[in-house]
Amino acid sequence: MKKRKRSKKIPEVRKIYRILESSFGDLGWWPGETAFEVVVGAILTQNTAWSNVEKAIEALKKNGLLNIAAIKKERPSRLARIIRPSGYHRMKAARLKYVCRFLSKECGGKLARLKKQETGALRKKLLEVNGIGPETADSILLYALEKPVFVVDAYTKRIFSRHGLICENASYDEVQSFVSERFDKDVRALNQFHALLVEVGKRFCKKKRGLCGECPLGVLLER
DNA sequence: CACCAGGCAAGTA
DNA sequence: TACTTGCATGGT
Repeated sequence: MKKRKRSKKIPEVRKIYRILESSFGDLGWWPGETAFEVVVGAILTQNTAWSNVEKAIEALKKNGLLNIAAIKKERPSRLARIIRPSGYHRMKAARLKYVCRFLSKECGGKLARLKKQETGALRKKLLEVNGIGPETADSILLYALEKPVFVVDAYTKRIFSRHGLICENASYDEVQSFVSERFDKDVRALNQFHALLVEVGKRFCKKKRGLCGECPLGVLLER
């Protein structure tokens, strides 16, 4: 009696990925011309629509502030005013400064050098920075530093719990482990997967009501 | 008008 | 450990 019981079965997680991939195709996620721009976006998009983040990043560019040295030097109130469209602007201005200080200290502002660090150790350091929580840390690791990490967000939790794969009050780390153990450690696929989950979540898995007949996953019931 | 967005930190019990 | 609250703008 071997314990091979479900060896042929495709794990639900991969199945979800395939369905989403075939419905939405390649989303080419996280627009950003440089790794640093991705880091900035990761901070600015906290609990904020990406369309608002774009305005803030454009404003930073226009003012020559999309680099570490300039952000460190800029007056907090002016930095906040420039990123205002992204919401929580006073807080995020401070967070940008914390991140820049960290980057200077950790790698002299050279993100290519940061990439060489071991993922687990780096994640721990990122989490020590005020303003960087688990999702922001993982977004930076995956999208800016190209580390094979699965990023969990509110949609991910909602989708997996409504499909009965995790319990709805699972912690960040629990959700991440669940998926990581059932999915490829591949940067491109992980990038796509998070993007796909957000995309399908935006369309069919809102907070209050979830139903939409057109959802490719088909199972996003009303609660 | 209500509700939401690619969260996090700090405070309280 | 497990809640609660403040942070803020722009879109539907």
